Amino acid sequence: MLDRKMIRKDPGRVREGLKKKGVNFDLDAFLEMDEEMRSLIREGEQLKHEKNKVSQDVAKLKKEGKDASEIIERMKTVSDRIKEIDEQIKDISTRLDELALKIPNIPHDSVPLGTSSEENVVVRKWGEFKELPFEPLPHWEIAEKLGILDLAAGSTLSGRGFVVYRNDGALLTRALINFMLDVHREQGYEELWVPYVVTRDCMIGTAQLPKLEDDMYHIEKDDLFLIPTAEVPLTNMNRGKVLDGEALPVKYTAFSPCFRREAGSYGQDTKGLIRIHQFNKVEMVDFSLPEVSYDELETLLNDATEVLERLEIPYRVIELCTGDLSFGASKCYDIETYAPAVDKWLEVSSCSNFEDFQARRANIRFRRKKGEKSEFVHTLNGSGIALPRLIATILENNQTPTGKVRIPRALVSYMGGKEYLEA
RNA sequence: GGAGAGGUGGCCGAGCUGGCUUAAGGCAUCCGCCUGCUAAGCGGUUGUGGGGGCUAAAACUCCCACCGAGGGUUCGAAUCCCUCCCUCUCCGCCA
Repeated sequence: MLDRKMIRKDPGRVREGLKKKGVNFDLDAFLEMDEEMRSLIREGEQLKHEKNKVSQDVAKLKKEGKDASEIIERMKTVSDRIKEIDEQIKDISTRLDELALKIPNIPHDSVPLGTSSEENVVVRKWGEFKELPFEPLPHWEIAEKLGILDLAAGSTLSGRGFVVYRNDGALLTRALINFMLDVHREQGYEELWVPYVVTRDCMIGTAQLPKLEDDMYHIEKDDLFLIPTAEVPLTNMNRGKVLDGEALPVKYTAFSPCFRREAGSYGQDTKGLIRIHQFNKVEMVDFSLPEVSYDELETLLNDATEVLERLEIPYRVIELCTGDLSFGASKCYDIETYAPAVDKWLEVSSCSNFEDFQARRANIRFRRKKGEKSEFVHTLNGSGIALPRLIATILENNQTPTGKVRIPRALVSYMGGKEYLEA
């Protein structure tokens, strides 16, 4: 959510942001409604002021045993008018709030201009993918051969897009989660274990709602949502709180499964682990002082890439252009690894700065010093790292001609000393 | 799920037979005074959101709203009525 006063004062900036993100929004209608509401507020408050004054007079008169019926009669119409105005304000304010939730965050000035992912910029590369001296198998074939993935069982249990990991596949998942959480603890994140269903307010707070409702699994009976990422519970941990400025940055990490309906992507990436409805991910969230949040974004990005480097997995970092930025983000880096058999770069992490956009929605503040005014924090988050695509990369890049898969050295101790996945 | 108790300002806690409460009192906070220093004592200060005025912007100032949330009764609601939410205690069910 953007600052209402800022929108009023500097609509040009908002308009430019909308244009950069390629979002259609009738800002003029919004501003008109806003003006209408404020004029109603002015009128209503004037009448309330009168009401308050006269009420005291009535009390005085009654106390003195005098008659106040004339004033009372007159105030009846004033009260009715107040009620009328309040109703109008409420109506217009609800509509205004709904609209305000649909205004996207403004991209940071440093973000490259562009209208689609075509114009994203590669900012960094690490390591090199060695070309395999044989025709690589796609990860789902390797996995089925090794008996570590059971796609059929997944669809029997839950339908297409759900998978079952078996044996060393399950162990590999567990190992990766433990490894990543250990890395992030070292980096100074507090590890949390969070609920996987959250309230509507949480989803609005981190800006998944209202825009992405169709993409979310919704439990109607309780109006709860399955989380699409641990970002939601982690960021909402501090919803409605005023944090101690001296304690910032506050950093959390957690593992969670992530649930996404992937509405509108039917037919894409249907095979293997690339796009599934429930996947595992370790997430990092950072509550930062506004003036250093872009430094924190770089730190967060490095905290994510460190996981890949320790696993000896080459990657590249993409800076998203304005048109490819998500609704709430001001700036965002994607981290991608390459899978040779599917011949695709796979997004395994996304690290974003939301500035105060989520903080306003979720009302997360901080105070620099006692007695000072509270300000909104900046929130950032990044995956560190999403598992299925990482597993796909490991399987496809580390496969051997004999059908085995080499386990990254850093993971061996987490795999009970095992150095290879083999049938 | 059932029964009971309760939700008041940063915290504790009165008010709850509707109008001298524009929320008492205490603690804490910050400022000042006072004592070699500290403690104690004395005086003052202290929230959030919104609208307007003055500003380059603030400071400042005026006003409105906020006693869990939402509705209702009334000229007037923390106080009366209804609905919902949450917390605590007990019971039931359950890994």
